[in-house]
Amino acid sequence: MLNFKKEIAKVLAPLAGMSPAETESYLEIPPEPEMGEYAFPCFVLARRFKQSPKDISAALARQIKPGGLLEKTISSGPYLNFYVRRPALAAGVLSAALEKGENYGFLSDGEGQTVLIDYSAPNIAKPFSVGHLRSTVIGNALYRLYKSLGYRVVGINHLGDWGTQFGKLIVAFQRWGEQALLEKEPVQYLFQLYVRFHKEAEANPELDEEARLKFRELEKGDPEALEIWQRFRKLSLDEFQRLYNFMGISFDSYLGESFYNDMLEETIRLAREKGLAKESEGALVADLEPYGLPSCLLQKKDGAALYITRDLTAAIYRYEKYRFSKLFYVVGSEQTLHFKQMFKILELMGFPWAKNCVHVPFGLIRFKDGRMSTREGNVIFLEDVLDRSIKLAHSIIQEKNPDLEDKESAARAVGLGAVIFGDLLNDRIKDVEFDWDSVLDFSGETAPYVQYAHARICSILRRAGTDFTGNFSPGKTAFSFLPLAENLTAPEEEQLIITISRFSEQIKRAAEELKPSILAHYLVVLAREFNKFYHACPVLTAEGNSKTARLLLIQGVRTVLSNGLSLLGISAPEEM
RNA sequence: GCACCUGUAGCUCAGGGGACAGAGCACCGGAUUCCUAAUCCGGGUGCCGCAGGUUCGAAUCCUGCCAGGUGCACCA
Repeated sequence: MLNFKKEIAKVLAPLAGMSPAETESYLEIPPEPEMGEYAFPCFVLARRFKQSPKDISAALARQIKPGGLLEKTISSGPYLNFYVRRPALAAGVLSAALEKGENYGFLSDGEGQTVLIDYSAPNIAKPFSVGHLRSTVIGNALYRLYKSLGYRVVGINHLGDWGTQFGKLIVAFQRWGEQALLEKEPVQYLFQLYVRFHKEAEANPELDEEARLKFRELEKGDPEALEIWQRFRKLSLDEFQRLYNFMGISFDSYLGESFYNDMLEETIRLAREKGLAKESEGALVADLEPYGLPSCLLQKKDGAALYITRDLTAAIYRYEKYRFSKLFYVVGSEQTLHFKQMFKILELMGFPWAKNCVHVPFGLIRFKDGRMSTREGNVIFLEDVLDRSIKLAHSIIQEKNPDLEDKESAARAVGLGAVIFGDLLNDRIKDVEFDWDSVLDFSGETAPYVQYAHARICSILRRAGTDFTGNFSPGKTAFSFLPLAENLTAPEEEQLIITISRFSEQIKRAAEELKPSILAHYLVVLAREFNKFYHACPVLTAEGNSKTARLLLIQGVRTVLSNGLSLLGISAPEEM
C-alpha cells in the first residue's frame, strides 16, 4: 500500500502544484471503504487556485487517468477519492506474503543505523513486579520493531545493581540473614529483608545511618561488603534470566550501574571543566536554572556519585562504543525531569549527539488506592501474574479443546500473550490500574482473540493441505496470482486485502512514534475482519479458483498476524 | 508554589487538523447438520472536562481555568 500511496502522490503532485512528499502527507484514509483507499482533501488548494474545493476536486478527477495500481479517481464534494485496482493489490500483497513469509511487512529504512534501547532495568535484589513489566515489554516490542525496519539494534538492560539500597540490604542481611533461606529463594528472601529493614528503620532511625555507612564501605571496596553484594547480584540476575528466558526476551548487554563506577570521576571532571559543576553546601551541583530546569546534584557531600552521574557516564560510554543514531530510554514518566536534566547536561558538555537521546516514558501501574511500593511490600509479582494467566489459559484449553496434544505450550503462549498484549494495547503514557479481572479477561481486544484467529487459519490450512501454494513459482508469483485475485470480490475479502496491505505502514508508524499500541490495535482490527470473513465466506467448501484464492488470502492474514504478534514479543500457536 | 502528563459512551480505552466521533467490556436477544462458538450477527448510548482563540474546518493545535496523576537538592 506504501507503493499505491506514492503512486498517487506522483500523479497528483504536478496537478496540485506541490512536491510528491507534501502531497503524500495530505493523503488520508477515508472513513468508509466505499470512498476508496485514499483521499485528498482539496481545501488546501482552494486559496492557491482561487476556486472552491468542490470545483478543484471535480477538475482534478477529470485530469487524472487510471493506470498502474490506480483503478479510478472520483470527486466526492471537496474530497478526491482514489480507488486501488483491487485484484492487482491483492495479487501483489498475497504473493509477497507467501514469498517473504516471516519477513513479510518488514522494511529496510534503518540500514546502516544503530539504535540503542535501554529497557527493563530491574533492581537487583528486588523482585520483578508488574511495575517492571511495562518497561520490559514496551522495550522488547520497540527492539523488534526497529529490527524489522532494518536497524542494527542493541538492547541494553541497565541493571539497578548499585546504590544505597545495597547498604540497607547488607545491613539487614548481616543482622537477620540466614544463609539457607537466601539459597532457597534468593530474591523473595532479599525482598523480605528489604521490607523488614524499612519497617525496623521507622522505629530505629540509626539503621538508615548504618546503611549509608555500609554503602560507603561498599563504594570504597570493602571486601566483605563487596563479597555479599556480588552474591546478591548473581543470585538475582540468575532469577531474572530465568524470567526473561521464559518470556522470550533477551538483551545484548547487561551492563548495570555498577559497571560505570570507575568512570564517574572522569564525568565529574568533564563537568567541572565545562564549568557545569559548582560546589554548593559541600555537594556538587549543575546549575540548570538558565535553561528553565531545576538544578541537580551530581555528587553528594560525602563524595558519593548520584544516579544522574551514572546515567551521564553510561550515555557517554555508549556513544563511544556504538556511535548510535538514537538512544531510547524506556523508563517511567515519573523520571521525565531526570532525563530532561540529563540530556541538557550532555548538550552543555558539548556532545552533539545529546539530541539523539530520547526518553520513552510510560504511565504507572497503580492500585485503586495508591501506588505500588517495594518498600512497603505491597507489590504484585510478575511471576504470579504469569502463573495465574497461564493456568487460566490451560483450563480454558482443557475445556474447549480437550484433544489438543501439547496443551502446556499453547497455554504458555496464550497466558503470556494475554499479559503482554494487555500492557501494550493502550497508549503507554497512560497510568494503568492493576486489576486481576481485566488481566485475566481473554475476550474482546486481547492477545487470545488475535491468537485464536491465527489458530483458526492454521486449522483451515492444515485441512486443505499445503499443495495449493505449490502452483506458484517464486518470481512470477504476483503475475500468476492475478486471475485468482479476481475472485476475491466479497466485501470481507477486499477489506482483508486492504488491511493486510497496510501492515508495513503500521510497523513504521509504531516504531516512529515509539508506540507498540499502534500495532496491537491494528492486529485486533485484522483479527476482527478475519472473523467476519470466516463467518461470511467458507473456504474449504468453496469451488475451484475461489477456494484457492481464499486459501491464499487467509495464508496472507496468517502471516501478518503471526509476524505482528512476534513484533510485540508474543507467539502465535497453531492450535489452542 | 512551580513544571510535566492525563481528562472521549455506565466501565476500560481507540481516534494521523478533515466527511455522520468509534471499539471492547457489561446488559438484552439471536446464530453451531458447515473450516475450533476464546467466534459472529442485531439492539443504544456521548455539552469529546469547562471557557475562549487560531483555521475554510478542532476531540485533535494555542491560551486560561477545573479535576486526577507525577515530579521538583544529597533515592533510583
